[in-house]
Amino acid sequence: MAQTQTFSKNQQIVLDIIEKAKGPLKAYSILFNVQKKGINAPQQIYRALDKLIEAGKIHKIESKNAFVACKNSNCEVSKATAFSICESCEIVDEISDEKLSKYLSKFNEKKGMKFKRFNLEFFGLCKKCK
Amino acid sequence: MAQTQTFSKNQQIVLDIIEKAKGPLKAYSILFNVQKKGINAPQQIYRALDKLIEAGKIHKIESKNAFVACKNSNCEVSKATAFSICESCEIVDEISDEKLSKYLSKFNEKKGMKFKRFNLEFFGLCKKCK
DNA sequence: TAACAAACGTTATATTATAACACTATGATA
DNA sequence: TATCATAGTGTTATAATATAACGTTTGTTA
Ligand SMILES: [Zn+2]
Ligand SMILES: [Zn+2]
Ligand SMILES: [Zn+2]
Ligand SMILES: [Zn+2]
Repeated sequence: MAQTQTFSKNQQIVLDIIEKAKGPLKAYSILFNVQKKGINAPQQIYRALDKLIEAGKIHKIESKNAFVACKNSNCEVSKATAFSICESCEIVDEISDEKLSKYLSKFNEKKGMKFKRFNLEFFGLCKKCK
Repeated sequence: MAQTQTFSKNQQIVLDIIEKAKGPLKAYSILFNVQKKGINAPQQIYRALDKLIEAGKIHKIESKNAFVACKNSNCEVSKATAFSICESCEIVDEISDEKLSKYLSKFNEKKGMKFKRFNLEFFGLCKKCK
């Protein structure tokens, strides 16, 4: 329900950088980019990243240890994420497909496990790299 | 098509350990477990892991940086993987659901990207932890 | 204002993964 | 058989990613 949320100074700095970026950013690359703003240590980045993920403003691309801004104004606090990743140019795009999202959210295993969250990563070649 | 493949000494050692394990194993935990067998360096582990993944015998759980044996005798060389992960006890199970697999393999984005591979990770609480 | 929670800054360290180089075994091929 | 390519090995070093722990500061709320 995309509620407006206010972030702290460091959180906002990190969010701004990720939102401006064209692609996924790695934690240490964010760090190097904000040292002029007085952020000096990985902890400060990782703490901000944690909060932003929790808030659904960014997502972690697990296969790349990198972070992207959420395209969907908050992704229900990151409970259902899907990405397409080009294996050549490494461009990442968040997939917003209502049907896919519903299908996966409803999916349940035989084993009696109730899922609260999923993350899906598709790999291939983008138009340009094909 | 699960073709029988022969592995080198180190590859076999690593595969054996992962197959015997009850849950996902981390690279360095594998390393500590095979030092008696003459494997001394991370490189040796990571090289074996790479080959085993390529062969579809094991999978990497990206959200945990850990490795599990393939349950489905080879997963078409790891092109379509899905896992359920308990957020409490961290147990991981490979999901073998023909319908899910077909659905995702057929899924294509609007953007004109053709997918070759996907990895899906579900999170929740298992029966025991519920 | 007192109390508490959240955020901050900092140093140190743990964990995960790769680079680089020299050596060995194997099998194909000319 | 010589030689060549390929895959695997062993080793040292280092890069990249992430967290622990501690004390201070700031912001909220009672
Ligand atoms: Zn999102
Ligand atoms: Zn591309
Ligand atoms: Zn498998
Ligand atoms: Zn559990």
